[in-house]
Amino acid sequence: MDELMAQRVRKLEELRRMGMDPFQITRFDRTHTASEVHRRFDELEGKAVTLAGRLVARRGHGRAAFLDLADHTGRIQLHVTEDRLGPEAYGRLDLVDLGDFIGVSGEVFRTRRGEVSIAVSELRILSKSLRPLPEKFHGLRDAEAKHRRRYLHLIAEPEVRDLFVARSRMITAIRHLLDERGFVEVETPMMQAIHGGAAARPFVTHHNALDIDLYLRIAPELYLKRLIVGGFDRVYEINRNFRNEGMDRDHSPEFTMLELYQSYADYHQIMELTTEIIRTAAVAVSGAMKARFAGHEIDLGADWHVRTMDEVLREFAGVSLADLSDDSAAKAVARAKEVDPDGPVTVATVLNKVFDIYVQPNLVEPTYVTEFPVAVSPFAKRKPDQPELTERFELFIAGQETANAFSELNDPLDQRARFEDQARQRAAGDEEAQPMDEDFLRALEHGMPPTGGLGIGMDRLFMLLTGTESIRDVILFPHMRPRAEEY
RNA sequence: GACCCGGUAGCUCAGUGGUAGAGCAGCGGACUUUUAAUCCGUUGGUCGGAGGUUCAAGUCCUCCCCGGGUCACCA
Repeated sequence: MDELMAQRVRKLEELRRMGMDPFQITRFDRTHTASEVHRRFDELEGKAVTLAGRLVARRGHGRAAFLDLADHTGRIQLHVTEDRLGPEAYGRLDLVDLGDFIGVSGEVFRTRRGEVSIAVSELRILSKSLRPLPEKFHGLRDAEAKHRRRYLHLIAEPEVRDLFVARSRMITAIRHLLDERGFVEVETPMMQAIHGGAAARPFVTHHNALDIDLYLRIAPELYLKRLIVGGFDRVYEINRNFRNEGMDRDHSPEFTMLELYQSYADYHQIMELTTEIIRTAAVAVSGAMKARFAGHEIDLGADWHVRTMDEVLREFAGVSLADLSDDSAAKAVARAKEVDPDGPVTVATVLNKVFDIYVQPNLVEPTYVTEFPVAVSPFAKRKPDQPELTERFELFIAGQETANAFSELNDPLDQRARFEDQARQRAAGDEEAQPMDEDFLRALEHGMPPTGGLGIGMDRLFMLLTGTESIRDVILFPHMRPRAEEY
């Protein structure tokens, strides 16, 4: 390693001696990109173009050579000859290494073998690469290296960059859709004194000036609803949530969430909006209303199913909500279905477990599951005719939970009772039960209009739309345990 | 957290107890239409770390570190 770097440093020093220090260059004006030259060859043939990029391959032939230049759009072949550059400039190519950034000017032509190329008349080294790049043919195979050194992964596999561009396009398309619908994008606290809005353990940090502990948010929900109280009609936020849980193929400690709240809308209207958001996202990603995941190909253009929690429980688990009337009934169900919730055995934990194991994997075509019990829905409004159930849905596609929404509970007295119930579950050992939030209750006490709310995990949605099996592959810099050599 | 698999040259990988290897990259040389260019020569290694067994350890044993997978936990 030291030797390979030392060789390159020597070449850099040689360039500096000749007054051609590549690191002094601040600007280089390009006329075209690599893909433009390919696409518009017919009109560019014989014309002069100027491009810049990274040198990624070299095939020498004595007094001539072929170089491959890669920019953000693709690759283009360069043809350099001693005749055209002159012996001095041609000799200087010895100081250029694979990985260096170069700028070239020359005429567009096509080689005998049909390769669109540039006959280089001028070449400048724009920046030097002091470390060797991964091998050209096999690229970077080591999954650890791909995630730890994403810059190398991106160099070795340009398709990876395309994937992240698609992710960006997806989120932009969702923003446009929501902006068109009168939603206002807002930013609410990432650091919160009380963490609420979801069931998860938080990260804790410390504010020195205030000398208080703060939690990284597990959800923005309770702040976004305060904005509805304050008079915003429709708000959304697309940003990071943090959850201090295990990491695996579909859990990252920080992940990107869309949450939106729409005044005077119920969960049926939110359902329609959800379908629209996901179809819009799909088109932005692939140009088609398609999702693929875990071997499933899903047509998002077909009708989506709507089924109640009770229906799907009966069909796939042979259990009805009536069988889960209280905690002792839940214990019996847990025994009968051989599920073993970690921690306390309650209606909430048994229902979650039975659903996860027996029901969820069967929900392959887009399916809205509605009417969740109050016990698992601390912020959802009750159904007027069945007060033990809520106006809530979750959307499942390819067995993956894709969205969660409800008519928001705006009755402050009921909300206080739900918090108190959560406090009891917390006391019973459920670390993820909601902590009481007096200020949020106070906001509701001032009055919140009827409101529909929605959450969609952006990472998982993107995985679903692209068939990506690991969340680490849709996050540019996934968290990893630091290695000593990185300090 | 448990179990399984992996960690050898810059990169991709061989090497199951007896002198650490190959391809690519690099370096030197030949070559003015190649594209995984070709041909000749050649440099490069704390074999993830620490102990142990053995005359001898990349290889066997123990512990540890890092990653991947499965399960558990979790939206």
